[in-house]
Amino acid sequence: MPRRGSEPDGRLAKAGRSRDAAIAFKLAFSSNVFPISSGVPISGNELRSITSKSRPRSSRSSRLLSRLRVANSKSIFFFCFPAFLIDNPMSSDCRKPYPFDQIEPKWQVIWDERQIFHAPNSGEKNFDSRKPKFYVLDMFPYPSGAGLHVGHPEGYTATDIIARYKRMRGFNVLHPMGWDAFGLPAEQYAIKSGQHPAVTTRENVAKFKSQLKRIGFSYDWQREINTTDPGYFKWTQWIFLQIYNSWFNPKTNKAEPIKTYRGKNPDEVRLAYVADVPVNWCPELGTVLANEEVVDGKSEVGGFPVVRRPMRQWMLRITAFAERLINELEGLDWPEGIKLLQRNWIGRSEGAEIDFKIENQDAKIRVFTTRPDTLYGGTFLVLAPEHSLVDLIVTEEQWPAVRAYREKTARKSDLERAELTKEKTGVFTGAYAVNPANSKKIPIWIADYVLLGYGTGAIGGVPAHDERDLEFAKKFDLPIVEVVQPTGKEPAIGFTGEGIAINSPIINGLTSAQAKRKIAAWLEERGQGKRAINYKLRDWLFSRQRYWGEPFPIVWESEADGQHRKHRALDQTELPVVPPPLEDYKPTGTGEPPLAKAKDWIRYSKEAARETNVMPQWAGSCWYYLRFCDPWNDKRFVGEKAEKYWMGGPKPGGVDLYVGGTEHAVLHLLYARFWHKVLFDLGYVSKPEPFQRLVNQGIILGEDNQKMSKSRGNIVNPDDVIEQYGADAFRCYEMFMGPLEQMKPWSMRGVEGIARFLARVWRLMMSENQAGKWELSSAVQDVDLTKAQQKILHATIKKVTGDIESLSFNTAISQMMIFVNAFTTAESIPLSAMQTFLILLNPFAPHLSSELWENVKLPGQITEQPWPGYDEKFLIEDEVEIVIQVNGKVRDRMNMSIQASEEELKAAALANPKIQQLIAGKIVQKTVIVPKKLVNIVV
RNA sequence: GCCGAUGUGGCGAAAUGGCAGACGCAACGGACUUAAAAUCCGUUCCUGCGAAAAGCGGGGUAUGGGUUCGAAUCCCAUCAUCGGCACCA
Repeated sequence: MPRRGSEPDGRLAKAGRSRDAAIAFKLAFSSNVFPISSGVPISGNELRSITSKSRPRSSRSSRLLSRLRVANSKSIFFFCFPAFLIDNPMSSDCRKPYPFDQIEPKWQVIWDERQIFHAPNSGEKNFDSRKPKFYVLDMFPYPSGAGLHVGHPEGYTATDIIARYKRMRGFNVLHPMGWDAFGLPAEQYAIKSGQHPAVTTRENVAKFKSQLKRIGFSYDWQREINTTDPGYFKWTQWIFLQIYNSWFNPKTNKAEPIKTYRGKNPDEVRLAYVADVPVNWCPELGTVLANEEVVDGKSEVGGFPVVRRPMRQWMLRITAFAERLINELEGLDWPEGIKLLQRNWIGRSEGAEIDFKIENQDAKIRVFTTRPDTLYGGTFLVLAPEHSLVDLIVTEEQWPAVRAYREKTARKSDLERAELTKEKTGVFTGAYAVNPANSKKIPIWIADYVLLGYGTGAIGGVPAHDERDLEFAKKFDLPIVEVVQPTGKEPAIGFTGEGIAINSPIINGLTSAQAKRKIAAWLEERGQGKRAINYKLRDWLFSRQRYWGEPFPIVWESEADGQHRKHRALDQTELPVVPPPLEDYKPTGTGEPPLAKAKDWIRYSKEAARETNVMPQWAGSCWYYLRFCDPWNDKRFVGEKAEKYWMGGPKPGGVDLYVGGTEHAVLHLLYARFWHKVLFDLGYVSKPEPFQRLVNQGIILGEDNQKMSKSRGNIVNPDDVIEQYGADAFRCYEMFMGPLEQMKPWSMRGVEGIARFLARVWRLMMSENQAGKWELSSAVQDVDLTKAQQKILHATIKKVTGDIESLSFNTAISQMMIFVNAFTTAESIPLSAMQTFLILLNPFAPHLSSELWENVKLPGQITEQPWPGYDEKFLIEDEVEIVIQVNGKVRDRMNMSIQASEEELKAAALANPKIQQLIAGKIVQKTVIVPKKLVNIVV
């Protein structure tokens, strides 16, 4: 069945008449409750379930319902032919509020053919260097098989309004779209069907693209990119090489080429390195999962158990940039909440590292603490069970217990380990350490509440002033020593706040802050410790045992001993490294990536084999905003000039507005910032940050106020909405629902309301003649505006302009409704006012406003018009209504001249008979006068 | 447990120190129509006095306090919902 708009020709003519029949056909076939071939009559209930997306009483579906009944009773073969072949005799009553089904495809074709939203780069034809640039970007989607849902176009509509608005304001606007197309679903599908992921991806992209085009977005499609395109991932691999070939120089606080490193082994400091790290291994799926793919200790897909297991993995040294990633948030116009989320994720904490001597051993145990001032209260040490020193220090008699505990811990998942919040567990190692502050002998334990991955993997237990240590000490009967005196009345034991140091000879009487500084200096002098900063952020696990991702541009070469292999980067001329074709995408089950099955591909040379891991899905999205600046470049990941222009400007971030969901608040946005900083340090890009202004759109819930999901059956498909109400109504409704950043439920009735508004705009200028054809209304005339019309027009210009700037699209639409309501009753419709109004409406409803612009035979294209300005003088009235309050309560109002002085206002208010009645016999204590607004009389 | 956001009619919301509920939905009434749809007009927070209408009054923005001439808006506490983090030393 041909979808409307899917064929280049003839779609305008065909679309209208058979539409309802087509809907009926589609509904009937899409529903399993309707046995078409058998011709069994259907019940009203079944019909209602077919059409239950809109309530049965809504006009369109009830008409549909009656049509279905008629068809069903009269001739069952109505459903046996493709509906578009049937010339439905009843289609004459198929009245749309306005002919959006003809207007919208028409303008989409015009925009496409004339390429009017193409933004030329400097040096190209039509590039106007006098205009300022504006880069407005959406988070590009993963083109899933399910197609677009109504959540996607929410942010996309917002950015489209901004893009269209900014063009009219005289900016060169970069507004591109692309596909984040590497990823698990296409690969899973390949495993099931044997269909190559590239094929699935191509199909899904085509579907997404046609859906987006149908909404009328003004993307520059010439700049479309796809992360799975070799012409794109060649440069993803190239950037990886830059990272691999760099190190972080702590002296300059920058990434530098590895050749500037003076140490012996550069492999120790590269920003991309190989390490054995514990990963989320899912035996059932036969693959490693990213942290975000693990929910409550189980795989997000399938709910299979996930275990921690050490594996050899590629890592990126993002932790080197932790400090800058925190500090440089400052200059960005991001929601404070998102900045906070990133800061918390990075988790910087200041403190000290302290060395504890082990009794009868040479080794020392280094612990990290944020409270060095509590050192005197340290009555035991705890090591993470996996800590490497455990083997060394554990005593003979404690060995069996320690080994058993370690085994038990290893078997636990992270979830189980965290679950045991109530009962602390642990085992004494038999060894003792010496507290450097008071030289006391303290026992060394191991416990799973100490994590190997944070700090040094060891802590000094200060039970008096740390909840966890207190719990542990109570359970195992360890001594508790108070060393901080609270300033309030609370008991000292269990007090974790700042107070006054006690029982601590060196720092007694000092505040916690002073004590921290003094004890750190004291330790430093004696070589027993130093100030230190720690981060929760870990290095980025960058390899995946999957097929559908970017292969690493790395080979492993045999060493002289024939045993060990050493990684080496490929030369940039050898890019792209394209994944081999595979028959079988299935995971091997051993943790070896599927690429290992491509034996020929792996063999790079006699001595060297290719890396078989692939990059995670984040890789492609880490730099796509850069590629959009210059997507055709085959010499460089982005041309220098193009990058400078589109990513330039006075602020630290390049993209002027970036809109997307909060789900990427941490990972994508952090990873992209990290890559950008590396490229910046190496001199490849001109700004330290990728995204200047960030806005998160809120989630759209189903009509039942629940999250949209297949299982709940409350998913709204944009195609269905556009089919019924048109793309302009869809766009406007998405914006009218409420504030962009807020979570809000969908309502089909609401869409209807917006469709009515757009139809009123249409009928304001168009009327239907005898023959049922739309023609320009005779009411539209070249007449002067009344004073009231002048005022409302300028108020509308002001409000819509301001609201677009602040992304308050819902109230902008409200104001346009007020405008239309006011003009609906007018006898003649002033052309000049409508001309201005159409420009204001254009970013929201581009098809409708373009068509009306053309119908009124206004000069040029609406998209080329300059944005209107407003004149404050039309907004000011001679008289204003002044509210009179008595003790803050409104008692009356009066009209006063705009020029009335405070004294005049006061006198008029006091003279008001109603007010006089109310204040009779009372003494006026005070009057508050707000010019042009109110008078408040206090008695 | 910690951090953050939010809380206003039957519903989506507006107002960010000055007339609470703009605009839209829904409901009800009216006009047009043979009828329906569509369209247009009107009404709709709660409550007291009045037979009713007009009119006059009281209360109301999660709850309880506070600041202010004046609070949905600012401050404190509590509750609820949503999101993030979660033994991070």
